[in-house]
Amino acid sequence: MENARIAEFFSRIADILDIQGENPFRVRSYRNVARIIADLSSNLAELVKEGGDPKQFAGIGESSAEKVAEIVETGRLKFLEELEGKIPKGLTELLRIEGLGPKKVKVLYEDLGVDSVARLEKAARAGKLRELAGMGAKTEENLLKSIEHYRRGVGRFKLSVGMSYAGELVEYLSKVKGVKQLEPAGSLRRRQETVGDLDILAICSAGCEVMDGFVKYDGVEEVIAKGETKSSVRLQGGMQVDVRMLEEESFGAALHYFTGSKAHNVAIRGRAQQRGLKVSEYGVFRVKDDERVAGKSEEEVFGAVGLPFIEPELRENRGEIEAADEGKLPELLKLSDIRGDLQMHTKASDGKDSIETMARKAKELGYKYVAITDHSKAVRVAGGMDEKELAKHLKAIEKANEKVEGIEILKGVEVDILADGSLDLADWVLEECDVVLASIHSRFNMPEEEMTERIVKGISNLNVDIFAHPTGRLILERPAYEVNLKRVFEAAKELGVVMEINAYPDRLDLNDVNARMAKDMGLRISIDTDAHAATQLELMRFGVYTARRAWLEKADVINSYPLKKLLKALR
DNA sequence: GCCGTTTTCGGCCCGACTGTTTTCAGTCG
Repeated sequence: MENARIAEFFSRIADILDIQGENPFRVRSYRNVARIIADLSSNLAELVKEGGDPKQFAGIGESSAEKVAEIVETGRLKFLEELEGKIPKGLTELLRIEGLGPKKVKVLYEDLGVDSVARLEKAARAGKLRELAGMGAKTEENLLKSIEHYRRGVGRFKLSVGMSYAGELVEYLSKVKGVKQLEPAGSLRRRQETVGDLDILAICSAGCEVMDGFVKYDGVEEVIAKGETKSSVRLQGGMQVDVRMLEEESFGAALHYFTGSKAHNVAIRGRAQQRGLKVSEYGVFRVKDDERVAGKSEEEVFGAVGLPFIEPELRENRGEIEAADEGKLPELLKLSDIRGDLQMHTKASDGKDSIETMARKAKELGYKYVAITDHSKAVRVAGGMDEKELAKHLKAIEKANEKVEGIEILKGVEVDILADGSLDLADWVLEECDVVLASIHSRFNMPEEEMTERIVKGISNLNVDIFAHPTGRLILERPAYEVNLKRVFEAAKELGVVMEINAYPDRLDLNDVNARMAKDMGLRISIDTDAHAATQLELMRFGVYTARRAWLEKADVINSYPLKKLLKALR
């Protein structure tokens, strides 16, 4: 069972208890457990089956450990089923509506019988909500807007999309009177694979008009809030943006605070508390006399709680604070460490550019080598090649390699693993290649067991060097296929097969959590763009972001190696 | 519900903005 599915049980408990008005700390505790489980870099169900104890993870106690055991064993949880019997099903869905929290949901249900989004809309349109304590006409209006937003299903955006929105907005705001410095924070700065909204920090001089300028931005569809130091808008397309104005002396504290994650911040604050300190977005203060001890830079803030600087990509409370405390933070991979790209396509299959164009662009990026890896015949829509065509193509690669100076062009292929686990091309032609990537492009919806067998069989072919986009997911579009990754990793470790982080922004596959599990199991990683045009070679940075979120260092990533060492790392 | 170089009980992160109030509760991040 996936960690996400186990986590879901705890989230649902938290939602229901929240609406029932249960002790907020108990509710938080359940939410905390859900998050911890979802973030684990190993499979919890397997760990439990092997006799492991969930209590080893801080935040999971006796009660939750028992619940995990029941879920793993039976696939159900009595406690949750009892809770669900007490309130209508639609009630927890109401919590997803912006502006509605547990207190209002409870009142709406008890006083008006509202138990679904549809009924909420009806009640709001009929002007019934204003009869309730603490609600008025404005509340009705706002909730109707929120319902519309919710129905449109606009929630999260790919990181690449968020970065382009942020870039344009920063460009615009930098021209507003009095704006001295702008810094996007939030999940964007942590390079999370999707972002829900944008947080932009602004340092201003006196008489700054940043808030007025912001709400007048061309792309603004709706102003949600406008204050002196904080405003929120929704852009056309649905993305919410918050801008905060702050003083230079609290910039570091604010940057840290608004970069999050929330879980990281809570942990840092707890740590501060033990030291008699209080952390807010304005700085770090001594509790006894309110004396400010840090705030100008993030280094200062971390220093005040006895820690070295922690890179934004690590701030998920997934062990980074403990590692920092023990001086064991990883030295994260940098984009400038990358010396080559091992997956790209040319006109020979579904790419737009020639071998030579791809190689020259790679050279421009400072790379020492690339692998040309077009599709095999099973991927018909992409113009995949059969053995004869590939053999000819490999000759063309050799020629290009002679022609383009200063970069090594490796002969490669991305060969399909067919439904029965065999490879789409015969061994004789695979043996001619320097780099063979194996991957899956068909029959995604197999049962887990079958898919796992298929993959293990596929990568067992001695010609396979790298398993490409290992889970097949497309962010926000298509879920990963069912596969027991742990078993795939164990087999790959045994066989010496490298796992890929596909850097294409729609894929980022492996993701951060899985890549970290691969590292922990002793596997090595190749970060490849999967470029289908020369300009897409620049997408490497997204793969590096994911690698950094997975705690990867230079030694973990084979395409940071010099050519000779790389060739040794391949089979 | 979780946790413990003050603790097995009594705490648990902190502040801005809104809408409804007339001093504040609810929500959000």
